[in-house]
This record gives sequence, C-alpha cells and structure tokens, in this order.
Amino acid sequence: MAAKASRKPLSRERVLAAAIALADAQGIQALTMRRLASDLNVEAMSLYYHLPDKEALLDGVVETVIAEVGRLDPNGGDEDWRTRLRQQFLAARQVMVRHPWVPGLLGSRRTIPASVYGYYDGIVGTLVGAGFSYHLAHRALHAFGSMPLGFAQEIFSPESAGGSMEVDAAEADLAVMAAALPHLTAMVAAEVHDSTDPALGWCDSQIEFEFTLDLLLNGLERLRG
Amino acid sequence: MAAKASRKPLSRERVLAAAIALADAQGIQALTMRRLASDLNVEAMSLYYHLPDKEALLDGVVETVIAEVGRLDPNGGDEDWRTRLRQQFLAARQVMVRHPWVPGLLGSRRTIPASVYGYYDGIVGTLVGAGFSYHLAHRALHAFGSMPLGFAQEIFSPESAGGSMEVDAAEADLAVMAAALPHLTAMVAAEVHDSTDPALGWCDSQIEFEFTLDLLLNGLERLRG
DNA sequence: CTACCATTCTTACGTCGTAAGGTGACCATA
DNA sequence: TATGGTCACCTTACGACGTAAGAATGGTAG
Repeated sequence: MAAKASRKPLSRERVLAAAIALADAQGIQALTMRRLASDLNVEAMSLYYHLPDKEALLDGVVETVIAEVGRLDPNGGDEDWRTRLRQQFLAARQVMVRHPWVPGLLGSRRTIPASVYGYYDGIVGTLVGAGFSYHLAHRALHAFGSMPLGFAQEIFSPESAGGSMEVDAAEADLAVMAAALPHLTAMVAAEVHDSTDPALGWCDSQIEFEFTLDLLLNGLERLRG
Repeated sequence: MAAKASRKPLSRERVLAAAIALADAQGIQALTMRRLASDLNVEAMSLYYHLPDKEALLDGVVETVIAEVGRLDPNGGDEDWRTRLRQQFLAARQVMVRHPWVPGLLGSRRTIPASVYGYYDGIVGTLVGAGFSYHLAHRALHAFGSMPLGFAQEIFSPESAGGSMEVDAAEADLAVMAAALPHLTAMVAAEVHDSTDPALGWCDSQIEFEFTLDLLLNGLERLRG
C-alpha cells in the first residue's frame, strides 16, 4: 500500500545515466554520491556495489559521453578529408552543447577513457588516407586540440551562454572601461554594431568554432604533401 | 626562549604567495584552507580575516599568476605582429610551465580576473595596429583560444610530463593494441623512429605548441586586409 | 525450511569549507 | 593610569562530502 516508488534494480548503466542527467540538470558540482543516490531512490552506499568509487563514476560518465561522440561517424570516406573531419567535429560539438560540463570534467581527469583512443585512431586514419605523413598527422592532432571532441578552449564566458562581459559592462562605468580597455571596447562596439542578430550576444560560439576549425583545416591542407 | 617560530604578520599577498607555492609543490588538490594555514603556521580560520572565502583565494591565485603573464610585454611594437604575438605567447607559456595547475584552475573558474581583460586588450591592439579589422581580430582571439595565456588544450597526458600512452602500451599487449588502433600505433612507431631524442618522449609539447601557434598566425596573416 | 548469495542499508570516521563568537595585543583618549 | 576600541588570530562547532565495515533484506535453489 505504501508508496512502492521506483524499484527497478540498479545497474552501472542506470547509475551512469542518472549521473549524466543530474549533471545536465544541475551542473557537475551537484553530482555527489548522496544526491545521485537520492535521485535513484537509494542510499549513497548502494552505489558502491556497482562502482568502486567516485573516480570510477566520473570515468564512466566521461566514457559514456565520449562513446556518444564516437558513435556518430557513419558515412564512408569518399569525400574530401576536410569536409569529412569538419562534419565529424561539428557533430561532436552538438554532443558537447547538450553536455556543457563535459569539457571541464574531461580536462580535470587524469586518465583518458580507452574509447577516446579509438576515436582518434579513426582521425589519424582519415589524415594518412588523405596523404598526410604520420609526422604531420601527429602535429595535426595536437593542433586540433579538443576540437575533435567538439569543444574549444573558451576563455571568455566558459559557462553562461550569453557571456558575462556585456553584463559587466552594463554594471561598470562604460567610459571608465573604454579608457582602461580601449581596443577591447572598440572591438565589442564594432562587432555589436554590424551583428545581424545582436540579441543573441555578440559571440556566436558556433561560428567561432567553425572559423577556428577551418583556419586549421586550410592551414593543414597547405602543408599536406 | 620558546620557539618564536615565524611571526611575520599575515597579509593577502603572503597568503596568495603561499597558496601558489603549495599548489606548485603538491598540486592544486592539496590547496585546502587547513593545509595552507598550516604552511603559514596559523589556524585555518585566520585566513578568513584576509580573504572572504576559498573562491576569493582561488580568484586571487589566478589573478596573481595572470599578472605575472601580463607583466612580460616590455618590447615596443615595431616588429611584425606575428613575431610580436609569438614571443608574447611563448613567454606566457614559460609561466604556465612553472605553474602547470593554472590551466585547469582557470578553466574551472566562472569569473575571469580583470587583469585578463587588460592583457587581451593589448593583443587586440597589436592586431588592429597591424591592419586587422575588429571583426577579424575578434575571430583571431577565439581562434587563439588559451594560447595567449601560454597553454593549449592537450587531451593526451594533461599531467604527467612524458605522457601516459607509452606506459599503457608497455603494459598492454602491443599486438592487441596495434589491431585495435592501427593508425595510432603506426603513427607512434613512425614518430618514435625518426625522433631525434626518443628519451624525451615522442610528444614535445614546446614544438607542438609552436606548430599550432604558427599555423594560426600564418592562417590569420593570409586573411588580413 | 534452510542455506546461500546478490543487493541495499545503517552507522561511523575523517576531511572539507566556514559561521559564530572568543582572546589577547596594541593604542588613543580621559 | 584606567578605559574602551580595533586589529589579528584562535576555538569550537556544523553540515556536506567520500567511503570503510558490516548488518539487513529478499529472492532462489536444494
């Protein structure tokens, strides 16, 4: 009679899925063993039957998301290597947009899930298949940085979607800021002015991502062969 | 008579310096209020007289290190914009090599210290002074990512100097790995083979950093004007 | 019914950040 | 000299965290 509540048995997969859902909803700092357990209608220590410790939980979470990235490589390799990698990286970006906490988590992890190696192996295959030497392919991998995984190092506004800079500018005295940061304020002013949709904020991450990606791809194309 | 011990009075600067020293020596995870206090021969709560909370401590630490980066821009702007930025970013890299925990900390911070804006302002100034439009300068800033601060997103071996990949390869069966990751193993084999100094590990971060940097600089030069 | 085993829970420990308020040294004023 | 105030640091305590140790539950096989 009493509330039976959910009594589907726990499992590693169910725990990992709940962890990802929790991080998506509340942020990575909300992902604690106790909160995760309570989301699963379970006590914290019950999680330890399915996972050795929290490190393993985070490893599993990263691995699960990366697997999602690695799975989206269906089309055959008859196109240009650039369009191929371009599509792949942009698809990866869509995954990261859905899980914005993954880049930070991945960066703080000290061991890299094995599936990442397989994913990068495919990229090297694409490169050498297009005529790259292994040496240049290696350089290319480093140059790409984290773009194959769908994100780039964004110093400004790592979290808030709109970017905090304009908010700060509204709070502080604009004239003072223009004096201290003449070039930055001029740049923002110029960019906001001819922005097609200023409501979206003056930094469109998607466009910046593609710009940097193409800059790298075109530069590498010039070095090929 | 009794051990007087160190009784120099505390100060925000002394606390921040000790925090940086502690993180340098023991890693960022060792930087707790209690450990930091004990390094200063003081109780944990004494730190709260000079700093409101730990967030402020971390902000101050980041700000201090970034200030160190911003201070190394002495030479006038008569050289090519590329060599100027190149020198600047490579000098910043030396700071990050001394404080390898800063990139991760900076990435996890939600507010950016004000000094960073001033630093980036100078970069925009260099770019527009060289004929860049504000629009392209904006793109360039995003393309550089964290390189102005002296680091790049390194997925592989973010922590250990030599890179953990070769260690893993030694542990696992090489033949199995070659089957699962044919392109990567071939690449590593090719790179190790013609490496001038294989003892240093097959990834030379300095060279990778410069390669990526030049790739971006040259690509931007082509787009200028 | 009983013995077993997989799964979940209870209790407790040490560490963390930090709120609340106490203690002593120093110093100006009466 | 006595008084009160402010600065700098300390004591105690609380709740949240990860997790070690072992007890309870409940289903299944003999």
